[in-house]
Amino acid sequence: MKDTLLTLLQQALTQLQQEGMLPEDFQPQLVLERTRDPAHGDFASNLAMLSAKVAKRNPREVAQAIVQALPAHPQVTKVEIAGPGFINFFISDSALTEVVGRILQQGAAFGRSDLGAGQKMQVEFVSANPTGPLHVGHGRGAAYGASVAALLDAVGFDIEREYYVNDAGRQMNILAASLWLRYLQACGETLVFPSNAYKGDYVQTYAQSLHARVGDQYRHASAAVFKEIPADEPQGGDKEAHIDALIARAQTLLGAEAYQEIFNLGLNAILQDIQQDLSEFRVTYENWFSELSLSTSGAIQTALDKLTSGGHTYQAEGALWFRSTAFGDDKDRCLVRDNGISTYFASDVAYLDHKLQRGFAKVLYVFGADHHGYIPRLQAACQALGHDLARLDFRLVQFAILYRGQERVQMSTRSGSFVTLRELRDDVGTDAARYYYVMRKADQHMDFDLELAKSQSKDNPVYYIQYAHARVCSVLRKLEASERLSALDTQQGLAHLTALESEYEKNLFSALNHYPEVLTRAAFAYEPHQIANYLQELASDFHTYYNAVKVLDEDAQVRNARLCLSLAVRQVLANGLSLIGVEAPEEM
RNA sequence: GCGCCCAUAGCUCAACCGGACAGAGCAACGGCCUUCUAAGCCGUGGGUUGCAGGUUCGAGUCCUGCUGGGCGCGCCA
Repeated sequence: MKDTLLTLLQQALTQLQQEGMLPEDFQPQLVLERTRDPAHGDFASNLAMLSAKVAKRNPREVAQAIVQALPAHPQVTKVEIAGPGFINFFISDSALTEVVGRILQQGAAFGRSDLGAGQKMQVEFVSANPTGPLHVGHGRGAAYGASVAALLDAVGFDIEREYYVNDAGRQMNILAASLWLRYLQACGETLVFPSNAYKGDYVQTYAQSLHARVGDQYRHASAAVFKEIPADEPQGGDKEAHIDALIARAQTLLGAEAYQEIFNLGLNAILQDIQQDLSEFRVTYENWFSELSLSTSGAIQTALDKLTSGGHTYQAEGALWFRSTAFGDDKDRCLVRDNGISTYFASDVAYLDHKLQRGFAKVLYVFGADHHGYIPRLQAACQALGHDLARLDFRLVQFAILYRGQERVQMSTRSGSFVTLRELRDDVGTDAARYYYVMRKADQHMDFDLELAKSQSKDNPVYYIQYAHARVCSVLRKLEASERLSALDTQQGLAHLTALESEYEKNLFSALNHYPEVLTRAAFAYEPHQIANYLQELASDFHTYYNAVKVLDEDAQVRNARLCLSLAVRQVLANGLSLIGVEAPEEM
């Protein structure tokens, strides 16, 4: 319908240009908007206002001319000029109601499209270090990334979801050392746990199960472990030096093989936990990409060679640098340290190169807001590697600031004081958590009061939407149980939709017509919150309708028409909810 | 100090490419269950869109400068 109207407008525009009212070279972007107010019709165009200046007439005069030049169309019942010069289009009832039949026929496919034309696209999100369980901060990125991926899939992109596993580097060694020290405690050794080690309970849990399995096999006397180790911070030393020395000591005492086993034990246990956690949160991935694999496969070296042969690196102070400032970054970035070890950023460059070589038309990074500083350097690397910058997209997810009532909850993985995603799910449920996370724009700061989410979970808007869905199911059950009312006759219902003329029903037809556009817009803007808002409005329209009008009317034609409309609403609610990972219950 | 993000009703937030009277929910107040689920509906009150300029037919939206908040600025990961 929208396309039809745009064509009509273009024809009118062309005619006015031929008549000389508008210059031949005037090519405004034709805009057709859904109106907010039904009094303004179904669609509105601002073409006359845009043209007023070049036409040297006032907007309403131009609008008059456009309307006169507009070809007639059977489904356009009225065209009005309103306000400062809007052209309002009124669409025929049959054009609005036919959507119901389309929805019932297409089912779960309604709203989906092939605008993405099957192009390969990657969405990388969460990618939290596997050094501990996911916390509520990761939850927002998980819910957002999964929803964006679902949206892009729905508009026809070939989506690959990926989690970048930071399984290399110092943090993982700190985890391994933490695990070993906890294991030693489980063996009965007495020691002071380092201030900079991972203190979470989960480390002790893994350590105890390790001890239960292997006994004292990896045990060393506490005195030997801490012999000549530099002092920890509480003792006036340097906590970083302290933990690094303990890592080195673990490697020496255990030997490479045993150290690796403990390292892998920690990594695998946590990774498995994260995978299960996300899966229960209805967040799944096609790929779990190992950072470690980049160095073992030689990808890092290859990427560095590419940068160097392109003339984008230089040696300074014994280290290898990337001249990212040549591409607008604040400062150049170190790739290989003076001790010969490549930096985390070198892995990032190799990973980026690897991604872009995998044939994705577009690669989307979903970052926590604290990573915004990475964008310029990754964009610099993208260009230096010879890739098209347009293939790279970034979205930042602001933190959810946690409160327990009035008190702000401080979050720190290292200290072990955080609210886990799992706790949140147990508290408020997956549906409410998924919905709550994406109902706000991702770049908007969000306050998340745990007490409120828990104590007032019944007031969570997600139930409002689910309830609308359940209500339709309930009406159907009622019909089936009825001995007096005839069974649903879809054909008859569809044939009498235009008999539904209340404001409530018109609002619903209109809302249902919007859905495909909302989905498209939300997908290309990476904004799942638009789906959440739309569903809230659709549910609201339905609840209003439900309270005002009896669906199970005595008149079979009216009843079947209303049932068809209700079924269409239910279908669209279910389609939208599935995009944001929320279930559509049949009863509540 | 430099950079990125943000500021809308008492609170949490919407507002499609710059459009019509800035909208919801919560909180407050008043109504609606012998009738398809009251996790619902209807009604009332609530605003100088942080401040000051600018761009234009038109600005919450774009530009500049301020104020206030978040985050980032390692040969850490």
